[in-house]
Amino acid sequence: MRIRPEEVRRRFRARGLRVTPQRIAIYRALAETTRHPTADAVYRQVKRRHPLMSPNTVYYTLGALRDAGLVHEVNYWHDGSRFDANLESHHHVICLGCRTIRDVSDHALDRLTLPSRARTAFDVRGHRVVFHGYCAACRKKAKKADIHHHS
Amino acid sequence: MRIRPEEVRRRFRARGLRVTPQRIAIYRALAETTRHPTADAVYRQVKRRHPLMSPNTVYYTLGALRDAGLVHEVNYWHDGSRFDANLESHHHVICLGCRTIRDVSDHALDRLTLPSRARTAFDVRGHRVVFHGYCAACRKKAKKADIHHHS
DNA sequence: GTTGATGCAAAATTTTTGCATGCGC
DNA sequence: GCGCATGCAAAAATTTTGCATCAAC
Repeated sequence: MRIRPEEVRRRFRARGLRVTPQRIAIYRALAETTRHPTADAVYRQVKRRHPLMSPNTVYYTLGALRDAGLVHEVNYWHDGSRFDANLESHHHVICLGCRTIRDVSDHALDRLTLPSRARTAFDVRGHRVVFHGYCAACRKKAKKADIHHHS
Repeated sequence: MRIRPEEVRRRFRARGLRVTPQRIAIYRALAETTRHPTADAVYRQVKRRHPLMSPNTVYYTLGALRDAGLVHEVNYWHDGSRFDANLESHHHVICLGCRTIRDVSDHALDRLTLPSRARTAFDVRGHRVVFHGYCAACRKKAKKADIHHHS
């Protein structure tokens, strides 16, 4: 989906983000695809029109956009592949603060199905639900930091 | 949860995997935690008892265990962080063959909640469902390869 | 004995850090 | 003008590849 630079500018302003040509290019590249690209893929895409763009800027900017809530990081566990020997159907709760993953077992969650249209084209072997938010420890930590900021 | 070497041996045999002390150690390290460790974390853990263990072996073995279906890879997108500018609630279908991610929108999937016990301790900000399986193209490809193998 | 697993080393890949310059505000 | 963003470079971290040796079957 095309998106006009003016609209990007508006969204940046709404979040208090500084507007630069590089950032507009990066955001547009992301907004105009549904392919959930890696940072590196965004870099390669943007570089075609902005040959001087550095990877550094892309990584830095994607982090800034994420922190501002303007884009989502699809896989929170960007620190490498993670493995699990538990083959029982189960789901995950991940804390966005400390990145800890906890298991959740729930039969209702096990019974989800794809909407029927998609189901015929795709051979579904399983699914997993990931809840994200903040654990008690991280909430407490954030509250403490908040108090300090206001004092 | 402790797991006896004999049990590991049995599971390996059932899948036609060669049994070695290193593999037993790697599998046990994974079976005895619910922390969903990275390959590197498994390496560091196992190295404590097997100082000669090489990272290579851990990566190779985890891949072999995964291919044999004995362990799961929690995040399929181990090629780096992936980003998405679409902030509307949506879910994902990922093909284990070509790793393509497609979006799915479905109100029933949007309404899931954590089991109530977990919900009180955790401040849930959202959730996402990921279906995994094989797309039509990859199924066709696999079938073709299969025919060739049998000829 | 054959085949595949292991360990060492080196390379490739991805991401982060340091720092001088420049641009948005 | 101030402060953050940018680009270049180098470093760090993670994962893969090559290869000789060794162990499992």
